[in-house]
Amino acid sequence: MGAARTPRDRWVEEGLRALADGGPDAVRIEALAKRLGVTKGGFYGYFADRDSLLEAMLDTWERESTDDVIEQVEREGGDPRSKAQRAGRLTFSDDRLLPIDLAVRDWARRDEAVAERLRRVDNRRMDLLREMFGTFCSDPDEVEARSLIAFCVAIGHHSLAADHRGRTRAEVLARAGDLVMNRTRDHDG
Amino acid sequence: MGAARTPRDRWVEEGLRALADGGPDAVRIEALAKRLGVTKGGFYGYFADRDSLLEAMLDTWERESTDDVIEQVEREGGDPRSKAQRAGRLTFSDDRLLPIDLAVRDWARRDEAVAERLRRVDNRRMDLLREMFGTFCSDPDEVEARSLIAFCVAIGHHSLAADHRGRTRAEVLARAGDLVMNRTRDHDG
DNA sequence: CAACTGTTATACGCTTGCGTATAAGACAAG
DNA sequence: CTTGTCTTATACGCAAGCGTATAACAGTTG
Repeated sequence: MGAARTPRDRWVEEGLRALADGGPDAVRIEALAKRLGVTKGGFYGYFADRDSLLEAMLDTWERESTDDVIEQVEREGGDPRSKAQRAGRLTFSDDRLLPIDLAVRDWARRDEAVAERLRRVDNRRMDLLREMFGTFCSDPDEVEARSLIAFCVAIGHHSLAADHRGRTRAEVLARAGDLVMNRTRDHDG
Repeated sequence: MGAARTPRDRWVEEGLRALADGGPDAVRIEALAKRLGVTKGGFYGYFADRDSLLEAMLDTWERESTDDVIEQVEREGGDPRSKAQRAGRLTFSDDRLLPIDLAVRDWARRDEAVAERLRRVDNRRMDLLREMFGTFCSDPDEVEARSLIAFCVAIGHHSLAADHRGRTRAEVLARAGDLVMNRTRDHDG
């Protein structure tokens, strides 16, 4: 039995890198093979065709973005606030997962099956945010609104190109985080 | 002098539609020609090559997204709040401009020249938000944070796939708008 | 070492898309 | 109606990229 120099997982991994760098159109089999130092010869032993690789990539991304992150967060425990913050860091501050996430988000606008996967992932992430805001906010409508704001800032600031008049993005984000996290005395004071 | 059935602007317009639908990779000259009911024969009379069309598309988008919108907003006048809201509607509720905006935003992550254009556009939009929040918020750091939040929600909610437990997206957005617009008594009360 | 099995390289046909060259067509001017 | 000019159609060469077929290769097993 000949040993596989380039197992199935490496094609998926390199495919995800290409997706992050250039979107789904950049996932080209011959280009991946070149980066892996082989030809496309072995590819079709693992995958029926290019679409089959894209499916496998999405499977991997969905698992890493939900089960893997949530398992890690639950294992370390803590209050809802630190759990949500840790989950956010694991996905949106990760050099590997963040660019994939942004690419999938754009992809989902053009592919209904991808949109459905993203919906599952985002719903699980929103649950963490709802739990967190629920600890200090009694109005469920406001919990939902704050969760939406937090999520939109977390993903949206990466596609916002504006400057901040001498401030760094991190500084403005920190202040924005304070605003979203603090209870407003209008509703709960 | 033969009359042009397919003037330069129509190529740009159809290119922007393709960009909105499928990203920059979907802007294919022969595909545009097919949609315009001609062949690519006339294309190279207006543009040196494909990149030249992409440049022209970005020129048009940048002008329509800034000068055209701001001119229209200033012409109708009003207080900063209604001006910012009108500008937001003109760009982010426009069936034509919104998908182009989202596509350009993704494109900018991979092309530095596009990122530079987007930076110019976003800076002008942020100026409108700063002006608005400045009318009822004295702390410039907080003005910046609220402007960031408002912008991120405006663009980010389009790529958020989550549901809202019986609420519509519009309802949650309305409540989020209230939260961002209302002064917090912590700082100004 | 010999045979077997799974992996990879190479070569092929096919399609799509870019950019060019050239011919055909349309319209205005004279 | 003829000429000239601008626009469009058609045909070509070229390069990528997909999927297939076949041959070479490398371990494993006996």
